[in-house]
Amino acid sequence: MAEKRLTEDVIFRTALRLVDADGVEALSMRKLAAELGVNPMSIYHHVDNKAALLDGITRMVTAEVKDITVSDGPWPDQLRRLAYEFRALTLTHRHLLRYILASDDFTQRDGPMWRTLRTVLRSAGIAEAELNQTAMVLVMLIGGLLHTEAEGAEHRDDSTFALAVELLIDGIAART
Amino acid sequence: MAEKRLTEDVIFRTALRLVDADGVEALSMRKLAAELGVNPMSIYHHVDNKAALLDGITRMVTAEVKDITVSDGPWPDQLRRLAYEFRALTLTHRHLLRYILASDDFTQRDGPMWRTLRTVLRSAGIAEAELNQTAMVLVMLIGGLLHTEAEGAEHRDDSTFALAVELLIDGIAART
DNA sequence: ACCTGAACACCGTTCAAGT
DNA sequence: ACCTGAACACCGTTCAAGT
Repeated sequence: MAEKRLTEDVIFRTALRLVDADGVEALSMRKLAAELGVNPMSIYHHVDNKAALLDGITRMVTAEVKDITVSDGPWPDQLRRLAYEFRALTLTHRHLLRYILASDDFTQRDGPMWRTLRTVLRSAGIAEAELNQTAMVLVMLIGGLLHTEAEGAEHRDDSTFALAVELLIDGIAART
Repeated sequence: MAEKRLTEDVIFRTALRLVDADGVEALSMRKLAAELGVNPMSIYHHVDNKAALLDGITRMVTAEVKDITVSDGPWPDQLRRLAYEFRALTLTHRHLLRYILASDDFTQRDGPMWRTLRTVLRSAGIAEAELNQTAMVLVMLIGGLLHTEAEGAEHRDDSTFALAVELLIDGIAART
């Protein structure tokens, strides 16, 4: 299609577009090459293999989350904000959620998202010793719910998500 | 390997064993046939295709959950019981969780698991109108957490799961 | 340095032919 | 009725050869 010079950037962006549209399952190196108007093997000159390709587009997406900040205000509002921000991200890249949850940014606990989350939980009154584990639990619960939501299109429902967030906020409030 | 007559049952059981060991990704019709000591095409005489095969082994597993009952006692104990039972199931069939969560038994709301869950939530004091949605939220949250746990081997941790369950119980208690 | 065609080892699945 | 070999249309990836 585009007859420009092949770069890692255009490869990643095209791959992300294909994945967002039809899922990781439907992405093949050969289809991606066809979409780029290029020989399938040319891609290997810029990307090691398919795993590296998926890794690259996952990194592109998680980079967007890096600068999530929460405004001042009561901690439930802040937590709600984080949850809805997370959901917005997963709705535009729903087929990639599996990889996002498994990526370093989410497993490693020293990223910017974790720092903000810990700050919010601290102001909610969670004890310093339980901070990390509570943050982990919240990410796994919300991330997991979003994954189930993303997988089966039939149970994507705003009010169900809202109830989940409020239930978690109540749970946090009860533990302090 | 086994030189007996080929049946749907032995196909499903062998496939489940392979999936539990190496994951759905690693299962192929041809490998399954080799494991059965049979021509790859013989399988198609008993199973429509790979999708039907996965559907079949998922049904085998969800059938085990059908007769989950909770003994009398305080609702938090009952809810804890359900959660830990669910977790035990996913630990032995962790590669199948994606399919379990997407299966009819979990999306349809009239299965035996949903009935027990609703009973427990009713005795917790949840209003009749919110019963279905609260049950859905709990299954999605816990199922999702288990999925994240199953996917990345590194964050499988008993005390993290325990904290998640207690947090949800507190959340339910606060909403009544 | 970048691209490419042919080739290899895999897939799922169909179909005509065997017993 | 059950099984099978050959074949088709796909994969990811390697490698030698081209510009």
